[in-house]
Formats: sequence, C-alpha cells, structure tokens
Amino acid sequence: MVRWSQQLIPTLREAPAEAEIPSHQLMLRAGLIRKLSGGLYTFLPLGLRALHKVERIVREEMDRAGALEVLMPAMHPQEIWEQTGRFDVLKDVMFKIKDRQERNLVLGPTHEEIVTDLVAHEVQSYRQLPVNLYQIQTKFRDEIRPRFGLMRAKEFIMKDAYSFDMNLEGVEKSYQAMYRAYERIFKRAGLRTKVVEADTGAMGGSASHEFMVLADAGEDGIIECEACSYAANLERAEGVSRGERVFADAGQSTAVVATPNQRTMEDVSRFFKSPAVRLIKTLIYLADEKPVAALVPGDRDVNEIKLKRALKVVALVLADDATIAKVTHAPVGFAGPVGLTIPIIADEKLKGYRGAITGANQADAHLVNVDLARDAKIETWADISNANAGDGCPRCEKGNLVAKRGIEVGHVFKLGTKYSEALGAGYLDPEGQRKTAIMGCYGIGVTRTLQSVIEQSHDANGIVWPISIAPYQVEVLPINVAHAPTMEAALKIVAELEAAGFEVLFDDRDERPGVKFKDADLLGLPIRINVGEKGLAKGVLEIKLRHNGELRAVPPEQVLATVQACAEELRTGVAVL
RNA sequence: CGGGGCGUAGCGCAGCCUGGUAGCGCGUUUGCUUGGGGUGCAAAAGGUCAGGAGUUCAAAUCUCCUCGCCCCGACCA
Repeated sequence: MVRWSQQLIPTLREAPAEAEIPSHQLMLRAGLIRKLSGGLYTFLPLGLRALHKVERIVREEMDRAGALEVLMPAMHPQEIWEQTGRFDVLKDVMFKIKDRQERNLVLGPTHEEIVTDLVAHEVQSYRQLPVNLYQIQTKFRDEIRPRFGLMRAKEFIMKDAYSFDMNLEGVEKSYQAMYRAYERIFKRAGLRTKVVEADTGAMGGSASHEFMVLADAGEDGIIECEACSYAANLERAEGVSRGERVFADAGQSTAVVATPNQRTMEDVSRFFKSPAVRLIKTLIYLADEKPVAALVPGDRDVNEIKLKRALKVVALVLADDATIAKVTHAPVGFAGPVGLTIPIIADEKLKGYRGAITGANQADAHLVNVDLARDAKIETWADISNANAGDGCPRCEKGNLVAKRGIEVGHVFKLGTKYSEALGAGYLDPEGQRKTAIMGCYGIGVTRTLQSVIEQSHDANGIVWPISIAPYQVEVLPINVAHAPTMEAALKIVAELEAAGFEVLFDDRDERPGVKFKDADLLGLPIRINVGEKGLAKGVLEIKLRHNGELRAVPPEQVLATVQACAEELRTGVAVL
C-alpha cells in the first residue's frame, strides 16, 4: 500500500514565480517535478509514475506496430555526424564534449546517424527488411531558450523510431503504420491531437506530418481550413490571397514621395492611408553570405523556411544595417525593388501588383504607382510568405483559413536515402544487386506529451488526469485518521481495491480535511474515495470523480464494483475523447 | 545573441528610492486545540539579503563586474 505520509509528494500552495503556463505551474505544485536549473528537471515519484505510463503506452503501440526496441548511446563520436554533413547543421544545438583522449564527442540531439550506422553493419540482405527500430532515450539539445518546464528542455525524453524499407511502397506502409500507431498512442494518453502537414526542417526528406496539441501556450503556429480537412504548420501552410493586386492609380508612372521617418509598414500604411496589402515589403537577406532582396505583400510576414528552400541555400540571415545601406543606398526602412542590382525574389502573391507602394531606396522616401512587372526586375517568383488567417484554402478553395497555436508532440517523416546513403545502409536484393535502404523516422516527445496532457486537462483546482496515465487511479481519503472506525473502513477498501488491481494512493496524513481535499484536487487522481464519520453513520462511503465532481454515496460492499464501473467509464471516455 | 524584468528563510513577497537592529504570509518543528473544503492558540527553528569588488564610520539598500532565473524578440525594412 502506498501511504502518502511515506511518500515524497511536496505539494505547493502557491505556484513558484518561474512558471507561467498552467501545466508547468501544476507540475511543480502537485510535486511532479523540480527544477535543477534552466531546462533541467528532476522527476519526483509521482511525476515519474505518470511518465512511465506514457512510456508504456508508447512501447505497447510501437511493439504492436511491429517496431523493435533498442537503446542507443546518448554520447556519440563527432565524426559520425560529420559523415552525413549534419555536424555543421546542428553544431549549435549539440552539446560538445571531449574525453580524456581529447576525442570529440557530442550528446545526441537525435539518432538518425547512430541507427543508420547500426543498420549499415547489421542488415545485409533484403530478407532482413523491412525493419523498424525504436528507442526511448534522453536527448540533449542546447536550446536557444528552454521554456515552460518540460515543454522545451535541454534534456528530454523522446521516443524515436526509424524504418528501413526497400521501395516506396514499403516506405508508405511503414509511414502509415506509424501514423496509425501515433493516433492510438495519443488517444490512449487522453490527448486530443490535430494532425498537420509539416516542414521537414533539418531532417531533410519529403512528406511529414506533425501531431499537435492545440493550446494557447503552443510554440507552433497552425493554419487550418474551416471548411475542409486541410491543416498545416504555419512554416509550410499555403494560403490563397484574397487581397487586391491592382490599386488606384495603376498604370501611371512611378513617383517619389517624401516620407520622413516612415519606416515600418504601420507608419507607411498610415501615412498613405492605404491598407498594408498595397505596400510591398522589401527585406534584404544574406543568403549563403550573398545579398538578396525578398518581396512580400505588406500585410504578410516572410516565411524564412520557404525562402530558404526557394533560394536553395543553407544559411539565411537578415542583412545587417551596413549591408542594407550598401545595396539600397538608403538607411534601413526605405528599401524597394525598383533599381536594385542584387537578385530579387518575390512572393507569388505579388504577381500582377500594380499601383503599389514600395521603399524608394533613398532616405525618407517611398515610391508610389509601382507596377512590379514593369518597374522591377524579379529574378524568381515563389511562395515565400506566411499564410494569413482569412486566406482562401489551397485545397478546397471555398473555405477560409484560421490560425491556431499548437504543441508539437509527435512528428512522422519520410526521410528518403539521405542517411542510408551517407552511412552505407544498404542490402543485396534478390538479384544480388546492391541497393540503398529508404528511411522514415518517427518521433514522440514523451516528456512533452506528459506535460501537454496537463495543459489540456486541468481546472482551477488542479490537474485532471486521464485514468490511463494518472500516477494512481484511486485516492482513498480518510477524513480523520484519529477516528478508528474511519481508518478501519478506509484500510479495508484500500485492500479490496488493490486486490482488484487498482493503484491506490492512501492519504493517511493527519491533516485537516480541507487540506487533504485541496491536495487531492491538485494531484488530480481520477477517482477519490472519502471515508468519514458522517458517511459511516449512514453506512456509506463517498466516491468522487475528479473530472466532473460527481459524488456517489455507496455502501462499503458496493464500493469496489462502483469504482470498477467508474474506471471502465473513464477508460472508454479516454478512448472517446 | 538583442531587449526587459527579477534574485531577501522551503514557497509567495515587503524592505532598497531617502545607507544604521532583516521583516510579513504560507510552510516547517513542539504542545494544546480542532476534525467534511487550506482550524485556532502558544512557543520555536530557519537568512553568507545570488557572488565578487568598490564607495562609506557603516551597504540588502549606492556604484561597477560576474553568475543565475523568467519574459519578449531574434523577420517586418
């Protein structure tokens, strides 16, 4: 039996100042985690139990999907990262260390290289394929800004799986199997997720989907169609612009207008009393060190991921003031496409722009009546801007797009042969031909998933655990531990519940009832049983459900059956969520 | 990396401006009390005031540096 008094469950009446979002505050207040330092957390017993439950669900579903569990080192020789060229890409996020031989090692931020190396050595024949290896491991990332407790930490637990297939059909099958496994995992964990099309980022590869938990605290922007099923990460979302492209005075020749100190889009928009969409925003970037001008409509943000891809470059940064002055011959704030000698890439939403307003490439001046095709030399047209809420849906055309925030808890990729080729993961086919394996990779942020559950399932009083990952399913709460009949009845029901397979937390603390009730709500175990004198006098115990506050008074001999029924309902409820 | 805020008891905070005895609430310990939503009374423990340097007769308080934590940004030309 687990007695509260023998446990380490340091609940906090007030939230530590370091925590901003509800899930982070509650994890600290309920005694689930404690911070060692920024982005580094200790799991206390209660938090660890919940974490283990998430891991168990993940493991069961991965196994069910046919993936094989392995455990790879957290520490890797640097050379293996150099072999795929990813050392350069990821060196800023990798923790780099040396051993006593001065050998360069890194703490793994992910494991594509490691698993591919393994497969390169151990898989020789088509008979061994397909194979899907997964692990649940601590990953290390030197995040620019650790945030929100477990949401973005320097050290976090991730489940990652890697599939190796012989052909595209096989890849598709592996991908679908993981996609379905993820749906099951998050559903079982009591999470409502939204699947969105995603960018593949530093991974490389083609298709990818992210599993998002919708939440205000989410770090990712999500765009979805209100009419059809289209949903995508803002990083990749396409929007069909419904803005005008031909404005008043179109056709007239350009003219310079003095605009002293009108630098921002807001300033200029107000100055000309024109909507931002009429303005053309000109940003000077250094793309692989070379200056390039990027043009987007004034009411939109440049999407650097799209821009990077369109330009086919690795490094993309905004140009410094000196460079801007050099290429535009004007101080920052007055750049425009007309007369620029550097390459210009324009957002396709600008196609056909006439009568637009741009910077004039001279101090305190803008250019009006700009006809982009007539007046500027556009080298490339591409989608390089963010979709906006209110844009048309790129799929169904009818629907409007809406913007939301999400927490990325899972991500599935089709990787292709980038890693298998670099590290020699291949096989001999039935004809004896040497072939390269095609990979997919599939990640779940396990610690992040745990916190996301709380972010999505809590109320003013505390956590509301889904029964599937609650640290314990039942809390038995004797109102007065000094009252012998109370304790007798409480212990009896604890024993019955445990014999029936329930995990029970017994709050045996000699505390006032109010304190114990508050703590029970804070901890958020799904089923609570109050045992007190008043109830006993009437021959009943009380069963209280955390998620809806429902209270049932039942005779002791019916408690077990009632709890079983409640638990069953909660389990189904989780599945239905 | 840029900007902002904060660092005083386990947690939440006041004191700092205007230098002179380190405080409040919660929590903790002990005793009594109470016993169905953070009980009441009493006593007590607990602080290198983040660290260092400086100014001063005297520094939590003023100055400088360092470290840590939190927030925003790292694109809007």
